[in-house]
Amino acid sequence: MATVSSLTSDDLGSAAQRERRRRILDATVTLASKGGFDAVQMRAVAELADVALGTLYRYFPSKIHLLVSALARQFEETEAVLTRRAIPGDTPAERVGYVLTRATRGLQRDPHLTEALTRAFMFADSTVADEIHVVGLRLTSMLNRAMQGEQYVGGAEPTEEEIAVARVISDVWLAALVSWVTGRSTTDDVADHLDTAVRLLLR
Amino acid sequence: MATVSSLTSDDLGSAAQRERRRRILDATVTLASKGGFDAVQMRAVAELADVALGTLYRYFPSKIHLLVSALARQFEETEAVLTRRAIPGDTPAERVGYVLTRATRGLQRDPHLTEALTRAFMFADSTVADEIHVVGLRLTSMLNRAMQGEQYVGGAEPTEEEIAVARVISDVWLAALVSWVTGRSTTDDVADHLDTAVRLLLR
DNA sequence: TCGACAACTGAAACGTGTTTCTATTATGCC
DNA sequence: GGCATAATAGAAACACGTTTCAGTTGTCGA
Repeated sequence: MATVSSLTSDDLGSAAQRERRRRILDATVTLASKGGFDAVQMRAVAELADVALGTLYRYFPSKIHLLVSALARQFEETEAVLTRRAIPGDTPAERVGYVLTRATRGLQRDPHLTEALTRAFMFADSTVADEIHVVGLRLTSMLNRAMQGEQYVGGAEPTEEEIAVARVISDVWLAALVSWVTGRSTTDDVADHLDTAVRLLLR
Repeated sequence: MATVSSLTSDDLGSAAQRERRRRILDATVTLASKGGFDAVQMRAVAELADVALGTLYRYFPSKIHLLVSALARQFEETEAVLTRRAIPGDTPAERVGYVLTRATRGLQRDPHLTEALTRAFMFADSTVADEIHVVGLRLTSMLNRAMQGEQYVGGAEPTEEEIAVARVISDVWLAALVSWVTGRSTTDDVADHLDTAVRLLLR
C-alpha cells in the first residue's frame, strides 16, 4: 500500500529514526522562525537537520506535509501547557476568549513561524488530510475544554450547540490568522474581531 | 513608482488590451475548471490566451494575482445576477442563508475551479492586498444586502452589529470552503455548518 | 507620414520543490 | 559473525513559477 502520509513518531521503529524526525522538525521550525514560509527550503531543511534530501522526502512527502506536521507538534506543546492548569474565567465566553487571546499572542510573538505554518495549513490539499485532522482535533479539544471549564474535569460531553459554537469560533480564528499573516489586518484587529465573534456567539 | 498590482480593466487604455486581459482570465478559468490549481500553469495560460509569457506577467505579476483576479471577476458576475432581483426570505437569517446556499452551490458545481480560486485566495500574501480587497468588498456587500433585505434599496447603512455579523459569516464561509476543497468535509457538511452558523448569529 | 516610445513576442535561463537512481550504511535474523 | 533487506547519502535531473533580454510590432504626437 502506497502511503502519502508523513511518518509519525509512532511509525518509526528505532530511536535513531525518531531522533531524525525530531531534527527535521526542529530545523523546519528554526528556518520558518527566521524567514517564514519561503525560508523553509527543502535543501536547507535537509542540510540543517543533517539528513539527505531523499531522506527528508521519505519522512515528509512534501513541504506542506512537513510544515503541517510541525504545526501539529506546536499544537501539542500548547495543549500540554494549557492542560496543566484550569482555564480562568467564569463564563464559557471568558474562558474561550482567554484561550484564544493566549494562543494568538503566542503566535504573534513569532510572526515568521506563524506565517509559515498558517500558509501551509491553508494551502494543504486532500493529500494532507491526516496531518490536518490531527491539528483540527487539538484545536477543537482545546476550545471545548475552555467552554466547559471545571466541568470538563468531570468528563461531561459537550452539547451539540457547544460543538457548533466552537467550530464557528475556530473558523473565525483561522480567518483572522490568515488576514493577519497576509498583512491585511493588525494584531489589534485580530484581537478585536475575535472578541466580537465570541460576544456574538456566546451571549 | 513600481506597481505590484494586476492591471484592471480601467488601467488598460486600448480595446485590444482589455481584450487581451479578458482572454487571459478566460484561459485561466478554463484551465482551472478542467484541472484545478495545478492545471493553471503560466505557460499554458499564455498559450491558450495567445499571448507571450512575458505579457502575461505584465498583466498579472504572479499566478496568485492571476487567480485572485479571476475570482474577483467571478464574484462580479455573481453579484450582478444577485442584484437583479430581490433576495427571497422574510428574515435576515433566511435571506443570508439563501445567498450562501446559492453561492455555495454555484461553487460546488465546478469543484476544480473552486479549488483553484480558493487555494489562491488562501495563499495570497500582502502583495495581493488590492485584489483581495476587491473580493472582500463584494462579499460583504452581498451579505449586507441580504441581511437588510428590502430596506437595502432605501440605502440604509448597515449597523456596526450587522457588519460584524457579516464578517463572521464570511469567515465561516471561507473556512467551510477550505475544508471542502481539501476534502475534509462534504457538500452537505458545508451546507449544514453554514446553516448552523447563520442560526447562531442571526437569532 | 515619420519618429519615439511603449507593448509585445519568443526564447533562454534561474530558483526551488520534487523525483530518481546508484552506492553505501545500518538493522534484524540465522 | 555473516547475510538479506531496508534505510540513507549524494548527486543529478525534471517541472513549473519567475525573470531577463534582444528583436519586433503597435501607437501616438508632431
